[in-house]
Amino acid sequence: MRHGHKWGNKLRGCGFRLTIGREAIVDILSHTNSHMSAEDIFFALHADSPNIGLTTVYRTLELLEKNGIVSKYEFGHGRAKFELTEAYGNKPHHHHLICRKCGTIIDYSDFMEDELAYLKKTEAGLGKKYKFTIHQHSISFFGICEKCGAS
Amino acid sequence: MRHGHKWGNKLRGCGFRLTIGREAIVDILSHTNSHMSAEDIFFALHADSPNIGLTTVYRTLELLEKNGIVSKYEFGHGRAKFELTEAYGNKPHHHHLICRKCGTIIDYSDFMEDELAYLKKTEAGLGKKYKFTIHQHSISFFGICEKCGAS
DNA sequence: CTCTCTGCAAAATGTTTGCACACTC
DNA sequence: GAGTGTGCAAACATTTTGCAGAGAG
Repeated sequence: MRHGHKWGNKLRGCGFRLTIGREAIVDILSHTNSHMSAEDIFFALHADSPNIGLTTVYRTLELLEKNGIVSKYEFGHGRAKFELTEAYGNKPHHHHLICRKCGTIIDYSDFMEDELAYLKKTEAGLGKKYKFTIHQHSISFFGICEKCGAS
Repeated sequence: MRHGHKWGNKLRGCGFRLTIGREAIVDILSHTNSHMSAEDIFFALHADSPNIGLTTVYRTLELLEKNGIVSKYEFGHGRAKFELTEAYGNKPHHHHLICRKCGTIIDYSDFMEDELAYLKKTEAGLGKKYKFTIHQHSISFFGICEKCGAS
């Protein structure tokens, strides 16, 4: 499997090396459903690979982000969160529901048809009007989750 | 004018005091079109009110955010950015276009009818399905601005 | 006059960087 | 073997906190 990963080929193709650490990090990311911070990943790694430092996690995430393999989100609870991009992960296209109290993040993939119609139109219009090349969009809803109780 | 501000009344109503610093900060925010960081506000303030510390800026912004007077955004260039909420500012409902290279933020208010239709449906559906009380939404497009050149 | 608000300095947090060694290709 | 990648420790930047004094109501 060492040389069969899509992301690995992508990195190699750009002249980067495939290392144990990089594999371990992508592996963690592809086996989780949650949105992990650099520290989360570091600790998850620590059980099996105690010799991978937090620095490497940060450097790897940066590299992966620059190569379109992970997405970085800053939802506002201090630390940035990461997940594999649609192209390299196994989550469907989705957006986020973020609880203002506990910080829980819920992925949702509902209503994507409606969204698509809206986005397509908007992206085209905005790109033209502001001469902006749009690469990505982010739609998030903030509020209070069931557990934290409505107010 | 000291006691006539909507935001001031809101604060007072909640038992908080109206101070020079708080007025100055809201004043700066209501006279700018850009998205300012705490430090930006601190320096903008410094000309007229050199005695207001950065700590106060942070504490005030936190208070204002908790009372729904300002919105805090973390777009990912390190520092958080603030702007008055729709209810207390004078910007129309809008969203953001963020340049990945230079960090420029463009507000846009176009296509709001399409958005409204999509959002209304989605919010209702999500709220119901995930038992989530939605307070706010955020739609952002990321890409490369005209100045930074498309790629 | 009471109690909140503030400035200052110090701490805490998340992230980045320099350097010598380790490992991939 | 050449050159990228890594761990460690230290540097950094932003934001938060403790405390004694200042100011609002």
